[in-house]
Amino acid sequence: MRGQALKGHLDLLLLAIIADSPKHGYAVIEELRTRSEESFDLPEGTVYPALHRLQKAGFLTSEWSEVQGRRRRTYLLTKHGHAALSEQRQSWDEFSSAMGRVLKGAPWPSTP
Amino acid sequence: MRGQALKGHLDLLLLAIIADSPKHGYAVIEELRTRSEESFDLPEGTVYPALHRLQKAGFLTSEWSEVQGRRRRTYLLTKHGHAALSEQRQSWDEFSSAMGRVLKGAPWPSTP
DNA sequence: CTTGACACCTAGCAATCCAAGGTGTAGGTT
DNA sequence: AACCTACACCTTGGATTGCTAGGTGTCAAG
Repeated sequence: MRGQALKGHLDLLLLAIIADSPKHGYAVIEELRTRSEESFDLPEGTVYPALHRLQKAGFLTSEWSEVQGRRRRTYLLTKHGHAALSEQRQSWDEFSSAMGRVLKGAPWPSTP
Repeated sequence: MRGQALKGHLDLLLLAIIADSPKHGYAVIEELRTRSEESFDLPEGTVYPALHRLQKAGFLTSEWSEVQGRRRRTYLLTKHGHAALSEQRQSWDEFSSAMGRVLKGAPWPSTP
């Protein structure tokens, strides 16, 4: 249940999943759905272009293979991809903790 | 240090800050900077249009005033604004914990 | 032979953030 | 007098992004 609104952090998700083990697009979508416990149920039109973008940026490479008559494009991280991953992990941590600080509320108008 | 990339969650931040106490745009920017400990240093071109958007959506109302020769537009939450805030808080929680689950890594490939 | 899961793709829209410009006041410095 | 900085508001236009909506094709089950 739920779907949209993972604004801007998609790259991090994709890099993290593929870093754990190389995967093809369709499998990435499934993994994202199961790991997030159904929170992230991304349409193909979101994921495929994003993978292309990441490859074009030099973070992923891909290999074509054929499994039971279906062609697959399997992605894996480059060295730059690993660097980008740890960088984006870090900036996610900073971002989410900053969100936490803001959402917690003003400290001083109610301080006695 | 740092600035860009708070993708999509700006509305929540603005609603949360104004909910705590009504503020004008410039003050919102300052509050955002201090609460986040410099993580969020948003340009006016980001914040002002967002406030207009939120008002147009019925989440905020505004009042003009003049303080020492400077005109201010002070925003405060409507009933819908409060509803939107708690809704968006909730979906942020869900979002960030889903991010956490995904980033934590696959549970089964290393399970003995 | 149709449906559904698997597996890939693209074009084009809508939204969002931001850079870059603009206006004007008040208070200080030179 | 001229200038700068902080305060305080605004808009236009570009780039990026996520998704809708379409398309292709295979294989297995009904």
